[in-house]
Amino acid sequence: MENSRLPQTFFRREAPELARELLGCILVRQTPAGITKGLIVETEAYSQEDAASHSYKGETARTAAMFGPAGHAYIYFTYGMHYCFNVVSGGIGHGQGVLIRALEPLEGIELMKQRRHKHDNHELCNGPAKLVQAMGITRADYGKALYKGNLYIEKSSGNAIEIKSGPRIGITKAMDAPWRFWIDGNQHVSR
DNA sequence: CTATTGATTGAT
DNA sequence: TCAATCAATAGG
Repeated sequence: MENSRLPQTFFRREAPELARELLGCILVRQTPAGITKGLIVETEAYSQEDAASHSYKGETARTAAMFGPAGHAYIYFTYGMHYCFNVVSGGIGHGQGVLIRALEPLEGIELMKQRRHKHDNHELCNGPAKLVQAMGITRADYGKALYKGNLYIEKSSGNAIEIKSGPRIGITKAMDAPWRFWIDGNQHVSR
């Protein structure tokens, strides 16, 4: 039985706000091999006016999903070996999204360990390309809607969390923008 | 700290 | 066609 899946309307807001709202929500992946769930503990916002964003120079074949409707998946391949997962935010044509940087594993942990070839819980989802691997997300999920289908997000449990923010990681431009958000004190944040 | 690895992009 | 860049990770 499925808990409350977030509807498309939830994602229709500006990236920094959505990045905050997604903290404490649960990313869910259903596959024939089993279900995996993780609490979202770290995010980063990217917008079109932002020099560090893939959408900064306008829409390209690679970034098309960022300019599409909110609540869909933008997945990019980088460094010749890693995929990362974003949730598209804002309106159609806006070119923005929220990078999911880290999860706290909740369910399907054995499956995550198999996919990651790791046995330490803290090494399963504490980085953007790591959680993609642990959740079994692939290029085939590019552009897919998260408000339907087998990859989706459940609403926050409502537990009180303290949110911190700071500069984003791994970028070489707009390093002053404090658009990385994380749950204070959570042990699964990437660093 | 370094090596890895190849798609994407914009300039020749 | 070519070269630079890259929202990262694993292993010393």
